[in-house]
Amino acid sequence: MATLETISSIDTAPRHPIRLVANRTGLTVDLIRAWEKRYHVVEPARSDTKRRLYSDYDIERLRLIRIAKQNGRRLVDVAPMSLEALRDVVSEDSRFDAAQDNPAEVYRPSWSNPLESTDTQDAVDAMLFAIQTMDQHRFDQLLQEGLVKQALPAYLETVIGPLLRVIGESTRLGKLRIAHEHMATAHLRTFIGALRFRETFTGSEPKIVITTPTGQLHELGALMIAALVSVDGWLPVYLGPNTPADEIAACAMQSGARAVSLSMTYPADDPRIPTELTRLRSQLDQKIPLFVGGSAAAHHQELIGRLGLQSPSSLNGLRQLLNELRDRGFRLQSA
Amino acid sequence: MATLETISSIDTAPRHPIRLVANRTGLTVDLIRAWEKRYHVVEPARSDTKRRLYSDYDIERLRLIRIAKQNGRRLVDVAPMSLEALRDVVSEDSRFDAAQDNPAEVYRPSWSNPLESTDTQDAVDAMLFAIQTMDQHRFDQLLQEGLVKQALPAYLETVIGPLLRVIGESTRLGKLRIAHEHMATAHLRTFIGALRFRETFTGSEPKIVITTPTGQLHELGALMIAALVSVDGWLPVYLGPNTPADEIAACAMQSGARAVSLSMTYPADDPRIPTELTRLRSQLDQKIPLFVGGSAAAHHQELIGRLGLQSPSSLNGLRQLLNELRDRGFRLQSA
DNA sequence: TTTGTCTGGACAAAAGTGGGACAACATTGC
DNA sequence: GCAATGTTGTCCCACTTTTGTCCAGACAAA
Repeated sequence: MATLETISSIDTAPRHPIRLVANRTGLTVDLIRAWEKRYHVVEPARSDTKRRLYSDYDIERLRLIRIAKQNGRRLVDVAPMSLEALRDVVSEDSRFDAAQDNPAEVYRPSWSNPLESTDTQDAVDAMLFAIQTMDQHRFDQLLQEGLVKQALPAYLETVIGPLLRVIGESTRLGKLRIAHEHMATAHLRTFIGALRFRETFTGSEPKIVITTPTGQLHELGALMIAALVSVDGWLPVYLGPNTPADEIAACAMQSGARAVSLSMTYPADDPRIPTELTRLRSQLDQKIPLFVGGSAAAHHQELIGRLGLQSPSSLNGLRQLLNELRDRGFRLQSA
Repeated sequence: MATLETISSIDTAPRHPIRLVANRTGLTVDLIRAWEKRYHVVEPARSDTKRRLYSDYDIERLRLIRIAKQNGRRLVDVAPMSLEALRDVVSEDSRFDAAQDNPAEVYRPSWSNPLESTDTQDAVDAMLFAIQTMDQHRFDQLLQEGLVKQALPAYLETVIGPLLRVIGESTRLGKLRIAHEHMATAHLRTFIGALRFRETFTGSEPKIVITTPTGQLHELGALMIAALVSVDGWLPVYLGPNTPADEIAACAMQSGARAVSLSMTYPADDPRIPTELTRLRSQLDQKIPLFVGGSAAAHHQELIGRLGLQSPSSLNGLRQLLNELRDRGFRLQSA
């Protein structure tokens, strides 16, 4: 599957006629020429008979400029930008549009190993392809298949995590449309959400409250944790994203939870994070450990240390800590 | 990637056109100018042709002021405030008035009959009790049980719809904590999301794109529709909430959808709604009908009429329209 | 021959600007 | 409780700038 390579390097060899460029970018032929005439948006090479010949690089530029325009940028401003600058601008815009209110945005799971065997790499590629072609059925099929091949924790770590990262990255680079990303995210929300119901619960499992703090709208990380811990004999009390500290504490108290886990990804430097974490730690019984994970956790090392929070660096690390806690709990209970 | 640094210290370099500011803040262009004219809320720099150029700092100010207004502050009061003062005010407000910060806010599914037999009333009550006691397991049990007793469309209309309404209402009145509502919403998201996979698809079903427009963050209504139409032999292409018009159109085109359905609930008067609907209608093939539902649809009657959109008043109405459309399609295909 | 592309220019639509009007609603003073 | 007043979102106008589309005539490709 070529997708992953084409993401990294873009061919600068000129070969595409203007018509094809128009088709691919969604611009009209006239418009492409007008932009060139007025702002030198792209300066394509020419054939020996003066026909314009565009490279993949040019096409990518035009595509990005079109998106930038949709985001409210003026042509005059974006026209002279380099490809890199354009990418930054576009991703910044779509992120901020979303930052205030788009739950289904670029998601970057931090706690998942970078190492990816070719096997799982293939699986991720195949899923990405299904997403690109809007083949929901195929996507679901692949997700289910993978679940058969591996145990849930390994699956989450080696396939779902990397998949989320690739989707986020591809969207940022413009390789996936927002529509594709939305579809994939919505589908994954359903899929991961259902995972924890594969386990049967006796009612005697220790409970763990799982959510994301105020301002953190991406719930897939938290949802993955809910699925993960249910495998290890915990009963997740899942609250969805964006829960205020007070509410988390109240919920932990009412449900008699033994632990609380928060997932934080974006925005990493939300000023509310320190406030919320401090508040939550102080309202929560000292015996209840508070786990913090997700890429944004790295930005708050000092705070995490000071408040005495636990911040495992991988899903596996979290599992181990929880297993210890659970067993310790059993000893205490039976003693 | 420069983004992470630039986020923390807000850039005061002026560069953004007013249109982009409107996109990012959710305010209308007119309103931004009006605020400037009257209260000097922001005083953007100007280009050499007198166009306004806003800095990140300005945008952040406007964003905060918008939130402060939502919280009930008066423009006159917040307009002269510094960024820091604004932040304080906003976080202060959101602490007290928790409903504000909460995306899973008062949800009022419009298309569902107000009539509730005592039977279904009991079911809803039982579920509400499970939510109040944070008994997720029981809640899930009740949801599943109900599904056995009734056909899916009836179940959605008589139980799930009313349940959503009651949850929203109870939260607003303070009878349910936000934590309860979050838990219930997250659970329902998983439950309803999984419903459409109860059907088996042959791949020959006509497709329908289902989502909510930009600014509309509540997806449960849309998700219900996805489940509903899959019963009637449609293949839902579900995009999650908050999808821009362009993306919806692109998706409809790529997937070859025969219809598009949007769900709108809150906020009902988002200024982006008319723009997005108009845009979508014009980008979409005229042969593809565009269905609009949800409580917010009532606020846009005139627009809906003018654009020739379909706005069934109940889930059943939608079903009928879709059935007609599907059958008509079959005749055309076989003819 | 027919279709598509090229250049250069003309034209029109869209979007931005300042100013003001107005209706809906909330607040205040009596 | 009611009228006066203040607040605020939206819309309209006349005008400028920016941007998209169209045309004509020449040439190239299929």
